[in-house]
Amino acid sequence: MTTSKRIRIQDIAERVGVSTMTVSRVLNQDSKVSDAKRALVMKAVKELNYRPNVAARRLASNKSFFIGLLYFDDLDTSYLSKFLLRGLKICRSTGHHLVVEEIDDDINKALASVKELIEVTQVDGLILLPPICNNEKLLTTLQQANVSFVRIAPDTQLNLSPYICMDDYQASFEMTEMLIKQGHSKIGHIIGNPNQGVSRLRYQGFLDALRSNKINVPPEYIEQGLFTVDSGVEAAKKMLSLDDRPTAIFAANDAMAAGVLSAANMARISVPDELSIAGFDDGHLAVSVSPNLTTVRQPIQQMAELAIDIIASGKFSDLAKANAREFRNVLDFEIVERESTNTLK
Amino acid sequence: MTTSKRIRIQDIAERVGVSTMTVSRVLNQDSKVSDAKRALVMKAVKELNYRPNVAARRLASNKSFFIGLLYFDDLDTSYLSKFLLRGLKICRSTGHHLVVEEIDDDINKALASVKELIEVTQVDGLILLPPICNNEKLLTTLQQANVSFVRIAPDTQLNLSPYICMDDYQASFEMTEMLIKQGHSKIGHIIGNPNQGVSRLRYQGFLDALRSNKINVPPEYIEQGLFTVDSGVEAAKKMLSLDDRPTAIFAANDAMAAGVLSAANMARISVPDELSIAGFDDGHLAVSVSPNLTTVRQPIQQMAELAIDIIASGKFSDLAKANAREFRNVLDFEIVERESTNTLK
DNA sequence: AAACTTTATGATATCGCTAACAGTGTTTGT
DNA sequence: ACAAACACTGTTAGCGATATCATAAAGTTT
Repeated sequence: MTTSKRIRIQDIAERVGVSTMTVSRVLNQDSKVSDAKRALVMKAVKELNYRPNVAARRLASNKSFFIGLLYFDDLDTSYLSKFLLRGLKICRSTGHHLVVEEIDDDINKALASVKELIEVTQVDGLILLPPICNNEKLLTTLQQANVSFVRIAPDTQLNLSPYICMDDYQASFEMTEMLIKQGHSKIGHIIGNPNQGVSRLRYQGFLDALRSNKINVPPEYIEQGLFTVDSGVEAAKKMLSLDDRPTAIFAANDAMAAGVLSAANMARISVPDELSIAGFDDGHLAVSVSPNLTTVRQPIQQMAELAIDIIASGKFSDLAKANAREFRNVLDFEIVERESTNTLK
Repeated sequence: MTTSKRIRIQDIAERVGVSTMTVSRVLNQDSKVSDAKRALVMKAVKELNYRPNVAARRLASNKSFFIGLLYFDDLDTSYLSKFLLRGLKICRSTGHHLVVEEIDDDINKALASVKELIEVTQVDGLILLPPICNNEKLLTTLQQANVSFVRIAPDTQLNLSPYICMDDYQASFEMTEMLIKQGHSKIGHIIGNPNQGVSRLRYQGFLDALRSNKINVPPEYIEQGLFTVDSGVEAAKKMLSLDDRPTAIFAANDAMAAGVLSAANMARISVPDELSIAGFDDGHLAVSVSPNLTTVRQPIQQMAELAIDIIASGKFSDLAKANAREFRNVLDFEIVERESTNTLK
């Protein structure tokens, strides 16, 4: 093995002929370095392929370089793992580390473990995935503990912290319009779990798209689901047994859409010929059922990147800043047309 | 915030009345400490709720406390995320960190990035998930680089390194016997991706179970798949259109089993009444389709724990030891009966 | 032009831990 | 009985970075 001694900040300093502090300043974006020296240092850094020693940096700076990621068991595995994998990658490049913690059902246990996490690892910041990013007790605790946090797709108290989300309402609106353009006018909707705000947004987008196209929705075309496959099956069974059943069903997530598909199969209704189905999320599931689901792609990876960047860059430290416009990030979505929807014949 | 100063090794030393080295020795399982002092130190450690400062430890000891996890894109997300989540948890308790790296299709790029990973992060060891744990070039490179690694479910060169796996052959055998006990004798099998060794093992277990029960398998009941949903659909279509079609199909993983389910639905064959379906893996998918899949549960979490423990404990450093029996771990599986299989009527 | 800022740099002291060596006693070997 | 081996404990010196303070040079004010 080529035991090529690891390059230290000192090696660079010697090569360039400055002190280690100057190098450190350059590396930490500290502005008080002359352009000439900064350039020299940067050049040497590249030439020697210098990588900071995270441990030393952490020890000296008394920052932890840890980022906590809190999620709730409930969350779709594919959502989580996408977020996680991208997050881990980004972290590596910034020298941070992800500390992932599952949040307990029991809020008191959860609070205790989060407090423990904060004390023990001294995280620089936390990322809260939905739906726990809306838990009031948790949010209060974090504020009291004076920890920075970024929330993903929150639906309450939007100026409590920086957040990242996509426009669920608009996505739902556009998906519905797409179905309408395909000739559907009898469109059903399965609402998501009512204790997640996105369910309401998606429902509203659906309704408004129909209204703006002057299409009426009979109440039987709306069912309440729970974001689970089973709830999708149940809802679809009811809708599909109607005398005048819908020609398209838009479920508020992929799991329920998969449920609709199962129900359709059981009822011997062919998809997409007799029934179009649309989902929301574009997780693994969307391409694991056949026909593959038409769905809305959430920009999860991008969310992960942004979330980590916000914390890693230390851009916000005091809460005043945290409310600044730049920390309200609404990302673009994408409608992915696959095989489960089709023009109405 | 209670800014309770973090406890240092020195605080303990002072309280007990020994030097910091003695405390350090106790904490690092170094044997040369008298039982009396060891007990005192341990007591203080508990009372003060001491947690070592990982950064300092890393800096001083020149170990990285990093563990690399290499995976190939191909891998089922749910497999990966289960492994990852448990791995991250275990790591936290040992003070290690996971550095996760996706391996490129192009083996040369992959080797380059692995080398980079090793140099940059100075990992204490690597964990190789299937199928890349069988890649010869990669293995050779790692050996040359003199890095410790543990392989998960490898199927070649078994005494090259410690490994962890389950008995795929036996699991497949038992699953098949279960179907036979349910009264099935016309059982089809969809073989997994031929370039993963487990496919062969599962196929063999299937064949041997039938043979030991004196049941004949017509060649039309065996199809080659690729571990993908689509390949499952294709294989099932063929099998289900036979004049004398099987009453049960055992697919070598859940994705293909989900494919079989889709095909059955398309062909209006009811599951499990007219067709029983069994899968393998027990990932997220198994409970996302309906009916839920009967399948084999892989002890993924346990694999993760063990893998990390082996590396974290530094139990093996030279390759001689690495071949010892204790590093060949075959874990138990579990057959999970759900709704997709039923007694033949 | 004296007095005061501001800006760019360096010297030095840590951060919390462990490696390496240097003692103590205490046991063992011959 | 005296050297050699062993078991236990402490001392000292870093690991590689940053914080903090000090200093020199340049720019501003009055």
